[in-house]
Amino acid sequence: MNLTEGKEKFLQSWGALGSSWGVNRTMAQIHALLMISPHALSADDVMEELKISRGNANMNIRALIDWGLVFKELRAGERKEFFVAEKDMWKVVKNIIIQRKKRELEPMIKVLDELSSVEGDDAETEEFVKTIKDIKLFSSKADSTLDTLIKADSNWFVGTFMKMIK
Amino acid sequence: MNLTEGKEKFLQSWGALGSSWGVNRTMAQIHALLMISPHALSADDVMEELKISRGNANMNIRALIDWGLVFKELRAGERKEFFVAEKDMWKVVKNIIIQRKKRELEPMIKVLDELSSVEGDDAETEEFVKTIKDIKLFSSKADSTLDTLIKADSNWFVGTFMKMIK
DNA sequence: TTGTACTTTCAGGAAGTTTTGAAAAAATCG
DNA sequence: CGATTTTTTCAAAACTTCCTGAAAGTACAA
Repeated sequence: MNLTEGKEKFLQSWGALGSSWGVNRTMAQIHALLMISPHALSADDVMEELKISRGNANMNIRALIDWGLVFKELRAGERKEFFVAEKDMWKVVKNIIIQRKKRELEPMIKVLDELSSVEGDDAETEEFVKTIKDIKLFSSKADSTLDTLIKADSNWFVGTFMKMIK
Repeated sequence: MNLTEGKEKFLQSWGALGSSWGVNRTMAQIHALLMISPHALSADDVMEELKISRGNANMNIRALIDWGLVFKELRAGERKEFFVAEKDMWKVVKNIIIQRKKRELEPMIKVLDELSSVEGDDAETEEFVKTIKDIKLFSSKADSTLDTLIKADSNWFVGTFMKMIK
């Protein structure tokens, strides 16, 4: 396989993977493109490589910056902005965990908290509250585990899990 | 808050959470409904509670059974089928990990393998292959870690992570 | 200040996904 | 075996999400 085919395949696969993770296809592809690029790319480069519009490129690059997965690179004497991807996979995953935890897990825990206070003494209410509390317990544990994971550095992570696996 | 409001809120929140996880809203809501129900429900019950069509209910229940998150319950003397959800959160998460690993991580590792064999000696190709190999290394580690997690039981999981957190 | 190079915004259209509902198939019963 | 109940299928409709491209906005240099 040559480089052009390889790049193409990687962009397609990474984009498809993104779709099943609540990330839109284009955003995942831009990230992929920047990851395999040896140097920073401008918005125009991204538009051309992925055959997408300026608006689309701009919005998704912005979103990637929000997630901490892509950075601006300003060059002296160049008005144009260039972009580079975070390439350390551990940092990529860590940022995704941080963002999704904040956007999804934490609000859910808050809702579960409110729901634990549902009143009533019939079987259905009891079952409901019991189930909610179970889910909340599990979610809170997951939450602290993720906090620990976030604080830990890559080597620690790999080391610990390698021991677990062996 | 009373039971009806609580149920409604839980169904909404769980459904919304599903959307950001590549699970469709209705599938997540059916799962939520069955989790908080003290007894098995029929397709008609699900249709009525969630105000959805027969076809929609049937397709999503089917998908949930595929994922191992819902089971059929047959009753002697009843022609109708009833459904119950897996309520042990650890098992729920474990099943989701198993399915997504199979559907997403494993195919991606296969693609990355193919991409490691891209040929060429310019800087761009080298960078490409290097990045792919990094991603593959990380993915393979994640893969084995998940295998370990799947084999482990709930207590072990909680125990180990609780130690990590302390 | 004005011209230029670039970035951001957003309404409307395109593409993709989910839902419906009716018809077909399957299962069960007398 | 019908008759009846329940489940499954699937084309079309409804809905949602994403993308385009043109216009507006911003920053900078001269």
